[in-house]
Amino acid sequence: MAKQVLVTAALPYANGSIHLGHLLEAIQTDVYVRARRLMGDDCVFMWADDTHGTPIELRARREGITPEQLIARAWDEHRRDYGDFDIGYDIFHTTHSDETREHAEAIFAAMKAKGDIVSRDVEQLYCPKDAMFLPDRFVKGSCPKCKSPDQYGDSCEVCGSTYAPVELGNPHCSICGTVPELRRSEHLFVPLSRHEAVLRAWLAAPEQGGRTELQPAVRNYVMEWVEGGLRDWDISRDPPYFGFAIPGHPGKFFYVWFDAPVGYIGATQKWCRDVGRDFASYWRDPDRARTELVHVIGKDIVYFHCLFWPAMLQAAGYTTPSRVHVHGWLTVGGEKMSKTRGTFVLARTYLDHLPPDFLRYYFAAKLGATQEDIDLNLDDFVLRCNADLVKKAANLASRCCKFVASRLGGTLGALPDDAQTLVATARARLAEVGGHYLAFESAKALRLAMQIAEDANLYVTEQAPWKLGPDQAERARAVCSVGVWATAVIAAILKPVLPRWAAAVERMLRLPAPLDFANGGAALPSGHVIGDYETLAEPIDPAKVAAIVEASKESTPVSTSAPAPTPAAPPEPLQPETTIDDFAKVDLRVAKVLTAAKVEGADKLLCLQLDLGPLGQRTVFSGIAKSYAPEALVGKHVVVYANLKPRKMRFGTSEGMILAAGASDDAVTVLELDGRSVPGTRIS
RNA sequence: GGGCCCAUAGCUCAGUCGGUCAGAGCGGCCGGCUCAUAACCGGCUGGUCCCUGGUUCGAUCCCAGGUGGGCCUACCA
Repeated sequence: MAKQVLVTAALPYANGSIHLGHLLEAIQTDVYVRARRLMGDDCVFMWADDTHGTPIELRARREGITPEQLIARAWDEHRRDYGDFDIGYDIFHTTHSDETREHAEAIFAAMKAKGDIVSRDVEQLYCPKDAMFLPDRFVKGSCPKCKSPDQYGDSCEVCGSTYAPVELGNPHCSICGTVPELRRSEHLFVPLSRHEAVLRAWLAAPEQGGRTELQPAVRNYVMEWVEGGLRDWDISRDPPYFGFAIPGHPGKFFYVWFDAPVGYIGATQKWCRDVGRDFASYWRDPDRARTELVHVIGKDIVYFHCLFWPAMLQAAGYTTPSRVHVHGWLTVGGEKMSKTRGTFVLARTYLDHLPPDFLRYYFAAKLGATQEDIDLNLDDFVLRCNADLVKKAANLASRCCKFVASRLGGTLGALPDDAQTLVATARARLAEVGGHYLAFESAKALRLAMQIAEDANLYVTEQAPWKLGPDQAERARAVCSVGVWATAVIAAILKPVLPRWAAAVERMLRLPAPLDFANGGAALPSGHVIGDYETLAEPIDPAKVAAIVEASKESTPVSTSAPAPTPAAPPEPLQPETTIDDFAKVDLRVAKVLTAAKVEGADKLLCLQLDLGPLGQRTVFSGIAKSYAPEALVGKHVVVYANLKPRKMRFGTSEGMILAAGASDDAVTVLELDGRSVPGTRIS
């Protein structure tokens, strides 16, 4: 009896584009869902955009469009990006929908009826100019502890301390700069402590009778909060706020985190209506008699999914999650994704250069069940994909299928006796993969596939069918049939990760039925005729990866990826001490880059036309061509040494010098001022 | 400030309830082969298992402290 399984991935926020970090989760979830389907489970993937909240409101305002227009644009883009990565969701809905509203209101009403909603006044910073209460992130000021200026309202990025926005020194609205005032407002709260018993039961470890699958680290983490005492959760916001109005509370809106997870429910509701499935059996099954509910999330939102969410669902009589699977973050080159380094790669940018399969494989080959961060090492990415997929697996298929086609009439034979060990081992491995996928251990599953490829390649090489004479054609046929058979087994294992690959193998081997884990190990009948070889994967050209990085750079240092940290060059000794008078001789000015162009015949030089405001324009040559594309400099406000004696160069006269820092020619950073600076202004 | 997680060969990772546990794949080097997508096969190379103490007959694995990285710290999404 197939289980009814509902899987979700976190809802991407409609405020931005899909990037590689989103894809890590999407791919992990998709692989899980596809694997469960291959195991015969009735598994659906319910998904949506998360659309509400202050950032959406403000972004739309800034762009001069309505929030609805903004989220519609994101919705199209998100679905296209995920679709092109072969993410096989059943529905990609939106939290800004009647279905989500319906259930958010239902949950709220149920909680209110049980006394789970209370109200009280809150004092918050309010910007009179923008006419809105300011979320923590929208207030800036100096840190109350270390006095660092320009810190957000919740925590200091310099000293790490946390505090309330009202504690900030010299606070100002980060949108318009106005000094905010303190205002009172009524807010609605969920007293979470009322749900402590329910949460403890939901969080209980299996050995204590718990029935929620959580990674031990996650369980412990959440339990800390429970032990520390559950506080009330503020679920209302004041306008202007893009979201759902709270029924019975005029002028109040649901906090985005109240309705965001309800988007899982809304999506299911919509899908059930569209395809005629029974909604209640999914979400109105508090005992989970019929449904398994699995959420895949990043480690940043554990709090919402393992505390508020089960409490809400339980209180309102909905199905509670049977499993919350938490993954780590994606890093690129061992560091957080960075726009300047070009490692903040959008899904679309990747797709412009490479097929989705490689990224799907690489992520799946590194993902296990822990919350460790996953690193996308670009060199390793190329090496790993090429070695595993191309050299090992695709080549096995290629050499065997082509041999059978070109010399043996395309007809397979029976698997020979001397391959029985190999066959038995491969079947045992295939029998393991379902369990690995079910445990989110795709790395282990894929390793098994590669081991089969290694064994099969070795077997074929040792038996060397190409050395056999015409009288031994049947032996050659038998040997190659092992390779062809292994190709099918491998494709079955790869199928959740590389559906295109599996489909190609099914076609070219003319398999009688789509591959799955149960039938993948079956031998093809002797006499079975296979089709023409289809190319399963082409090697990645490292230049493509470099192009992705290049295209992802916002302010374009041209240098290659991770700018090889030059092994500790000896520090440059300080110059002799000077007085401020010496400094005064150096006249530094703000300059705006009007044009920039490579200099013909020079490797390192760019010719810049600078605007010094009232001081007119200057032509300056700068040796930064290896670090900056010319077009990346245009419009920037830079620092120019303006009273430097003009210098005749082979390519023209340079009337000044741009200030920049860098250990080598290809790792230069130009000093840059932000747009508020005025060209021509003296820098002191 | 508090808490949690991680740290093993050049790279990506396994592993040890403490006792041949120092491993795999990739890379590199050497050799073989030629059916195959310069692919495939073999051999070799390669690590103070982050550091310092402690417990123990014995620690990479347990404990304490430290260093480095990641995350959380509840009205940020």
